[in-house]
Amino acid sequence: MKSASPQHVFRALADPTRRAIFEELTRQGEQTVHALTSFAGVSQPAVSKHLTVLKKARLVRHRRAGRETHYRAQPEALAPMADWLRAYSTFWRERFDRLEALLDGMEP
Amino acid sequence: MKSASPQHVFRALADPTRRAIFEELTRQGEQTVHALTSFAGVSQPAVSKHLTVLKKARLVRHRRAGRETHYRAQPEALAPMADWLRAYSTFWRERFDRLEALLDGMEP
DNA sequence: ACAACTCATAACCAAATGGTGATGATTCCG
DNA sequence: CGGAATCATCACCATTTGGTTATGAGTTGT
Repeated sequence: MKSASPQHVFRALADPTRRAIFEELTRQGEQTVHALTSFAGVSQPAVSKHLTVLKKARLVRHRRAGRETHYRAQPEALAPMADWLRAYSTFWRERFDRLEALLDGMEP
Repeated sequence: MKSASPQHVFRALADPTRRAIFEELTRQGEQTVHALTSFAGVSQPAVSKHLTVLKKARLVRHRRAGRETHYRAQPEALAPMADWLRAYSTFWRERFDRLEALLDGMEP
């Protein structure tokens, strides 16, 4: 499961429409472009373009079925962003350090 | 410690130069605009504009000291992004659930 | 006092971005 | 078969974005 560059992921999720599409796919599961279009409130070409950007970030996969294309979220692709967060948020890191300590066998 | 909107945070961190500035402030601590300018490789006004964006996302704070302005990272402001990640990454959630479980199990 | 320094803001510009309607390739169905 | 449906791509447009240089306000050291 190769990841896209962090830049692609950060960029892709910076747009609210794109984030909404990704959230919808995460919550509701696989959706056609048609369904996503009526959900997103923008034109079908706009949705297709957003899906292309999400695809480049590997945040979604697609599956052709007849004339429909079904998209589904690929949350593992959030890993680069999660890794970045863990590295640069001391706030966040503390919680992980506690986990590490626990797992390592509670060294005094 | 009120947080900015997730949108502000996502937007602010989508730009690589801005992310680099934030990373630098996190790693090296407080820095003047001058220092950040020589680090970032863009003009001083560009740095100032980036800092304004980061400030609106509450990712940095500033402190005036004479003619210098010192900026420092405010990693707690990453919370909206971290919350979002936790909510929409099943991958991530699993690791968290394991942490929660561990902590809860050792509670008595 | 004044020259140098630090920084924010203004004015401007090219490129990227997010949107649109039009079109065409496929696919499905009556 | 032929019309309707689904979707990607094209051509285009307005706005935003990230950068620049110029400038001005405040601060410091000589």
